[in-house]
Amino acid sequence: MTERALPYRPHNHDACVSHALADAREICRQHNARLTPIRERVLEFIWQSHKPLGAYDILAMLGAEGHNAAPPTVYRALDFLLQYGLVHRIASLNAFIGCAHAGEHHRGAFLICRQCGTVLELATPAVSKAVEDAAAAEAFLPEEVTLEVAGVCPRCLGDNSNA
Amino acid sequence: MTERALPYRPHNHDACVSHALADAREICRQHNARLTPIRERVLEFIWQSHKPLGAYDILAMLGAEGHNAAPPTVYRALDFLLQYGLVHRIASLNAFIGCAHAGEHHRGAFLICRQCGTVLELATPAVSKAVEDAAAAEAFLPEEVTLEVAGVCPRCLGDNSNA
DNA sequence: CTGCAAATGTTATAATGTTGCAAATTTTGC
DNA sequence: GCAAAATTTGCAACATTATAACATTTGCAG
Repeated sequence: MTERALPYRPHNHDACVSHALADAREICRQHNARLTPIRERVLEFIWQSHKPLGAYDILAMLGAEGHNAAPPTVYRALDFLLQYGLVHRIASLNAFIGCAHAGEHHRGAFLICRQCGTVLELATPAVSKAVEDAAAAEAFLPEEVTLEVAGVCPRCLGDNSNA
Repeated sequence: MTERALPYRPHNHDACVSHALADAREICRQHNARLTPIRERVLEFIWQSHKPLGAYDILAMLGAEGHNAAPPTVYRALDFLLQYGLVHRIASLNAFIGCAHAGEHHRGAFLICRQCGTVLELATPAVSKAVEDAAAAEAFLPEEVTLEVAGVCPRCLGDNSNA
């Protein structure tokens, strides 16, 4: 799984997408899971930007290219991608974003810019540790952590010409 | 704002509710905000257990006592209660829970039991600090933090007779 | 090629949340 | 007090997000 550029900085985004797709193919191969055309296309849509995409946005994008899909098609593809850790669901936005650390067995934390919509996924051992300690202090067994920080990204803080 | 018992342990829950209501009245008084009958009733419903309540659950409860309300009534009451920090929204459940630290200016973190549904709100300086540090490391300005941990609570871990 | 399992298509519907405007109520300025 | 203004509530319609149920197609193993 290759290292990628920060979404805030200008970067060759096509490379992001192709890395993500290559990683996804590899992960699915390892698990004997089928990255079918629909699933791959949905993943590609999600990776087209660093902004999360709603299920119905994806539905519309499929529709725009002639594939007249219904909601279950999209949700099933998303379920598959979630299952193999290829995308994350952002609960506070009801939207989905490509996983920047696919296959790495991590707890994602997300920095969500309210101005430009860009989401940065962090791998945060320190935060995870703090969360686990807090849970342990209550004798609580944590299974899934939802950690989403809404705020303003450095790019929008700096210049005011937000995308 | 008075200290309260842990939801996991048996406790006089009526006391929880009356404390919460008393605190709410005081907070509203301080802010010149009107805790109208509907708002107070909604808060009371939410505090009837330590399990989060959906907006439409509240709607049904209002209906059950003869108040034939429509969704906006409930959502407006919830918006009000959220605004003054009297309830929290659990994004991963689309549900609402009474704030255990009303008026304390905190970032809530929630331990959500998948078996019994009970939610414990933590005041977690260590976790908040870790989150803020992680955001700062990316030059990100955090404004709102959603931190929800799904898992199994100590009571459900211990005995298997979950409520 | 046949039969099974997985994936997709299709229709309908459930669950959650919002908009916009009218009516009622409360507050405020006089 | 009383009228104007602001806030709150009622109400109807609608928008968005997600799932259920069942039919059909596709991929694959034997």
